[in-house]
Amino acid sequence: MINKMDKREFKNKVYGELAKTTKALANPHRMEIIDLLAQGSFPVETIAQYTGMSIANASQHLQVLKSARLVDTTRRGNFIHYHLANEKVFQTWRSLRELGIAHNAEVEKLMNDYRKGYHPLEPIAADELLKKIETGKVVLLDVRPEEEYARGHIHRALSMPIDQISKRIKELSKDKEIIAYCRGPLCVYADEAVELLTKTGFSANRMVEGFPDWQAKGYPIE
Amino acid sequence: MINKMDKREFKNKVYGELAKTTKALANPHRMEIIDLLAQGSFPVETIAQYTGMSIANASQHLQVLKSARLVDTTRRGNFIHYHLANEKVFQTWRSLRELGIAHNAEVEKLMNDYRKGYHPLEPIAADELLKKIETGKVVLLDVRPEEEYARGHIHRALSMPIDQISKRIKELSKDKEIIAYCRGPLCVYADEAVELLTKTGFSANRMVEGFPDWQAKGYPIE
DNA sequence: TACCTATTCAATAAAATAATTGAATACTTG
DNA sequence: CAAGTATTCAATTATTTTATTGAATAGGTA
Repeated sequence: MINKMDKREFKNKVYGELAKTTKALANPHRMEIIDLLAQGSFPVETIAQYTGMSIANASQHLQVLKSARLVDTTRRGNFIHYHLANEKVFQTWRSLRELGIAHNAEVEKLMNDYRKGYHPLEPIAADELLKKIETGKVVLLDVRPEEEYARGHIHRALSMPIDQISKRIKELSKDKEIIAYCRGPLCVYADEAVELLTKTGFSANRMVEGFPDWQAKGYPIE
Repeated sequence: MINKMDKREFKNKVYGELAKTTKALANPHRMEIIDLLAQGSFPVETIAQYTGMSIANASQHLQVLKSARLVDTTRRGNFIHYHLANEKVFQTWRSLRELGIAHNAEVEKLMNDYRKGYHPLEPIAADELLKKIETGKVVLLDVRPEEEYARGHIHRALSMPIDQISKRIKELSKDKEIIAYCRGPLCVYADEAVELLTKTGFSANRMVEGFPDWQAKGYPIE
């Protein structure tokens, strides 16, 4: 029962602080960074390249995320690697992503239109895929960069990074349906893979979600 | 396989749209509004009063939320009532709230300091309370405005709005421990109630969460 | 220790967001 | 249909956020 803070002042401060954390998330570049960091840790240069930003700009956005404690750093040799501060950050990003997709008709339209530029199929959801795997008639293809596959991947998935598929396509059999997956629903590597595969006569489709989502659902990984 | 959109352009647009939705949330006033609307629907004037804003200002913020499709309106007689667009909005708000509390030391400190101005007890969590209820030695007190109690409340809770407690305190028995709850972890009615009750010799504490959180957990309601 | 390179900082200009006020609008109700 | 009232709009100013550039820093490596 010490000195009572004014009620309005208390609320202004609390909601103000909560808004600060949310503001750190509320930027297109920073959202793309969070989405990338859901795969693991990366140095500034990689992040800048992948998101199409200048290094200084990427660094600045990373500082914003860091001071909001959403990401953290680890030094490895000459490089500083950024990674999500913890699981809760990823959960919240998922929540915002789902909310955005559900509430913003424009997002859904963009996703559909873009995908249809590559293949006409409706992507398959993680839980459907899980059932399908049990039938044994599916091959899972992880088309992310090799290094990300190495950090963790779906149980029994084959690694075939998007920029190697055309060369290595003969390794695949046409007897089974191929399901490609990548980083997440906003990642387009899997769509590019599906286009390449169907063009070559394979029966292929993509999974909506990515590896981090699969993992978050508690489905089998390696 | 129609006209392919440029990959970078696609990403800029998608993350841009997602950020728009998030930006609609990323404001102290709007967060407080969302938190209030988690209780049900309210007209602009009530929202303005509760959040300490001018009506015009509140209306403006409500428009922002509405065009992001986070809230929706229903007309009742002369009044336009605002309510959350759906469950997902509340889920996302919870996610952001938890993230903020966990990552922003300032928020936790504010909450602790404020609470200690009223009573020294650590509030009890919903799941602990659920267990305690089974022992039968607890009385639950809903200290929100009567109308909100009427819309829905915890199973067997008594309604005693904060501004009536001092008059009606004799209705309560000192044989049982009293647990007060209100709108949520950032709502302070329950703290005020606990202060009043302990001063009068009752054994009382607050629940951390509020009714909407209790409901979201699937615990028994009426 | 000195160099090298990844990363951050600082300063500026441009763009977006917020609060405030008073006027305008759009319903309902009588 | 008229009147009254809840709500929204519009315009202005203040504040915050963002991109860009080049310089500074800091840590590892030789």
